[in-house]
Amino acid sequence: MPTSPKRKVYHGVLQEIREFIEKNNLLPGDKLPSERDLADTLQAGRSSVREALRAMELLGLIVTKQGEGTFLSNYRPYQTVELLSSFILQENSTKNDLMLTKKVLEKEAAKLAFSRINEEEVKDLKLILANSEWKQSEKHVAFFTYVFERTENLLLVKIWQLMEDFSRAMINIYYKDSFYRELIQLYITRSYLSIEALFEHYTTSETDGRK
Amino acid sequence: MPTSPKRKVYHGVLQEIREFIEKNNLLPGDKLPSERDLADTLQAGRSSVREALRAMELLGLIVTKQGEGTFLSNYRPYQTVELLSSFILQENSTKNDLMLTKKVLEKEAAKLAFSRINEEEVKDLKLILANSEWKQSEKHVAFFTYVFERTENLLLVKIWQLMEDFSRAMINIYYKDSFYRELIQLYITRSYLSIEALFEHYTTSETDGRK
DNA sequence: AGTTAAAGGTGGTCTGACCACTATAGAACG
DNA sequence: CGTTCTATAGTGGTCAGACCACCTTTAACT
Repeated sequence: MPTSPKRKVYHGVLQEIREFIEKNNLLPGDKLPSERDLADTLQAGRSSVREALRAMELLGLIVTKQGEGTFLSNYRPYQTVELLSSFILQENSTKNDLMLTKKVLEKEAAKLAFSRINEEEVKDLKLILANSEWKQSEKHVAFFTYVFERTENLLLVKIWQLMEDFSRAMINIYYKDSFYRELIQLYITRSYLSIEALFEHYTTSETDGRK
Repeated sequence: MPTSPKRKVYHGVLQEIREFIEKNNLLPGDKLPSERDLADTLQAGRSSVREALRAMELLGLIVTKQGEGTFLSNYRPYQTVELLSSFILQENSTKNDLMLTKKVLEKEAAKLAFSRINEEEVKDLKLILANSEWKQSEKHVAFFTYVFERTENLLLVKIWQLMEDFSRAMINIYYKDSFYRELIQLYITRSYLSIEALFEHYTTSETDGRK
């Protein structure tokens, strides 16, 4: 029996839209034809067109505004990463994996922020720690949220936030109080190389396989 | 005027499916409820359910077989990558975020694998490098896939794979040939502390993503 | 018991019908 | 003339129902 490919309609629609964008040289912000137009032009049902568009929207390739239309968007993988990560996180993470991965990200963020953080911002970090209104776990989140923002790496921020959200559902993870103070101290004394050691010192536990 | 969030139905369906998977502890290969069942259970139209499923399919999270059903898949985002690569506008900021995040993960994996890797496995790494059938970029993937498996941290593996797939859609990233050799050497000589320096040395300034 | 045909379940697709929202043309007003 | 308001048309959002193609299961037949 000849196994014809038999691609689904929405795949074809996807391809057509792609070609349309290329042919008309559409740029982010430009408007796509309406769903009804596309369905008519491509000789497909509107529902099939929508399946393709919805998938594109979920990936962040387009944005839709009710009553206005569908617009090409400036693609960034962050949205996709966020979506996929949410599945990855729920499906296979053990507590240990999660804690260790989170630690790794926090450590690297601390190092990346090193060269980008100034005295004024170090003061902000101190203020976070001094805020007695917050619980320890809240301080941890606020502290590292600030640090991660300094890395100027939106992708890193997104991944960490997801893991933070997820881990909070299972357990509150934070370091000893002195840890944060010492990290600030390293920022002040410009001791980049000690950051790695600081993390190792405060987190060597059963989760870390290294000997 | 109260601006209600007004999330679209297919977003809700997506979340419900995610929760269903978690609650029932579904594993790759397991069957999801039929589209009609889902529509009925979630009180949504079948077309809305399909929009969510189609998006998941495009992401490679599920596979659908006509006449049989919808099944949870072992996440392999190749299809996504292929699709996205034709839409992606290569933004430098995005690329930099990706490359840096990937590097961080690879470095930490290399360190985590340190204590878990034995002589036999070091030999395997050498074999990967020696395989002349592969392109450099393929060697990179094979090499680090092996390293990541040694970390015994499934979450780390998944996140790295995600980064790897995305970066591959934009640009092939790998290190100089000598980098891999030197890393192996560090495994042999048990020089844990030099791993960090090795990565810093080979990845300072611009990243080399040559073909 | 083995084979075959019918029935039911599932995804794939289309159509038509509403709804909610937005932009716009044209009427009404000052 | 210009402004404001309003009816209308266009757009995405959603649903229900109807087929089709395909697969599995069941039942009937030999």
